Amino acid sequence: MRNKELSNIFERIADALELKGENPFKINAYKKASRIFKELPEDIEVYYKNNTIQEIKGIGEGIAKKVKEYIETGKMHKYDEAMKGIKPEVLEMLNIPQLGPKTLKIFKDKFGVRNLQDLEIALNARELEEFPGMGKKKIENIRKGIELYRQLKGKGRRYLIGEVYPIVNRINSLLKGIGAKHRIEICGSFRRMKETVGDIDILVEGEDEDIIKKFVQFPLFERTLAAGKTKASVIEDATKIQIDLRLVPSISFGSALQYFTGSKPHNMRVREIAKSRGLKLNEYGLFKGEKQIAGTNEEGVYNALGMDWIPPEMREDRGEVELSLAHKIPRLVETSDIKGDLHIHSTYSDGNLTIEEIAEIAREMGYEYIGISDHSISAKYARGLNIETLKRKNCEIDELNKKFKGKPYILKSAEVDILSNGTLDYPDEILKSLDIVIAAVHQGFKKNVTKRIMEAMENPYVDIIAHPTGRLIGKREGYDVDIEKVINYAGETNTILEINAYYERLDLNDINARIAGEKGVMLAINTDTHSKFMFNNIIFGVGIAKRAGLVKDNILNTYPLNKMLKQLKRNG
DNA sequence: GCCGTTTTCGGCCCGACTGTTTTCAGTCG
Repeated sequence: MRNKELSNIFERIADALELKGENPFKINAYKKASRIFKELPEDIEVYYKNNTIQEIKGIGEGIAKKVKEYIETGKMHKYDEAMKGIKPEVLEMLNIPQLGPKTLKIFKDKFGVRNLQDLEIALNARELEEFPGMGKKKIENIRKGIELYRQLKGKGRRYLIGEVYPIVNRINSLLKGIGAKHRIEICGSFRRMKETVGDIDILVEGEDEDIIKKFVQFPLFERTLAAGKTKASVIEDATKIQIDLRLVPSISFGSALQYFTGSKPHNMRVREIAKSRGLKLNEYGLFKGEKQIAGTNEEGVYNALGMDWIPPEMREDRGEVELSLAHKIPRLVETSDIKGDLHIHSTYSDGNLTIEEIAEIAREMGYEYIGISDHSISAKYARGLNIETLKRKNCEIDELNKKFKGKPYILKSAEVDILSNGTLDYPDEILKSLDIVIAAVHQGFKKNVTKRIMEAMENPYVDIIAHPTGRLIGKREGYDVDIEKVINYAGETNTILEINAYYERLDLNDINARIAGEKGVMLAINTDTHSKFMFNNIIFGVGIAKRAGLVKDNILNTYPLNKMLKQLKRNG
């Protein structure tokens, strides 16, 4: 799979050309190519073999040729040419906030800056201020940018959506406290439920500039980057995440929401459509000449373009624009469709809630059923259950089921390890005695993982594979696993794959979940809960499912209890 | 470099904020 390599190469070409002051549209074409290869679900070599590289939208003759060259020779002439005279350290400096390609070029060409140390020296040079366009404040802003860059490892730093969630809640209530009475919406990648978020974009309906003034005074901010009449940018103290707030009049709120939700590629497509119909779309509305024809709400904007409203999670230019034009946007799965959580740990292993406490929380949440899936023998680090303890636990579940009278119904389950040697951590007769079994890799991440998972799927009592790739976002790459093979084999063996909703996992991710859905593989959205507050992580898993374009029927735990159990291969 | 129900050439999304300007360039999203 060389998709990622190609994505990186084209990104660096784009950066290098930017520094050289090339035609911005050409640069954009390379950036677009970089994104396309990053998100392409299929291996580029398949396109190469079928001679269909150029059929990918956004890839034309020029880039197709370069891709071919790279696949055949392992080199790309254009890349070498673009990088000529540019050190990687210089490209890296493009990640410094307030320092764009134009300014960096000046430092590079006029001051011989080749790395961050050089840059800091140059910033102190007396003759700098005499340069046209270089003033005291600009220099100071670049200094601040460097400071921020050091703290954040560059503006490319992204935050887990689950980390950002509490900050967003806090700001939301603070805004209500200062009299933001009308619509308040968080847009951007947060609204699209991306697994990571680069910054927080907030829209507030209204025209009272006092809101901006009060907003920048919130105690949780470290500094204000900008504050004008309609827009403010601040840095949050604890995380250093940037938060942008925009004040938008009612008449434009829908178009602003559409605009600031993105994604950028999605918006560009929608604007193209507007333009092709002789209309103009911006954050203030949809216009025919001078006349505004939509903008107070999002639906109105899409409808006026002959499109159906598109759920934010789908807005990545991955085919949703076409679906919308054809009025074929599906009704995606919602958190309210979830009837139970099938991956929960109790105090029997490494959870910190008793089964009874779990059942009470589940009842409050309105769940119909829960699966208590504690770890198996070999998971020593997580106090995995031996067979005797597992039996005792099952007796307790029987008792509690009498007590709770099926509200919720408690399922006997286990998260059973797929051992390094490929066998399962409990014998078949134990697996058979449970209601539902989840199998997972927790050891031997590089040892025949694909084969081991496939063997586990052959077991008639393995119903679900938990976190199938094992990645931890920003922390761990994941198993050495051929996930496409696993997805295909799940289809053949009628095994369910998990979308693990814990925000550090989100595994399967959106792209793999989409592939699974397209192949008719059933998925289960589970939280892997270990403590009370983790139940709420279900929203992140549902977000991934929506990003994958999945509907209720794709998701095992949207079915009522009996129908859900019938989906399991042990019962089919 | 990509792309085409106005085009195979001439467009390419569009605006806010800042700073250094006196009409605009750079950066950002």
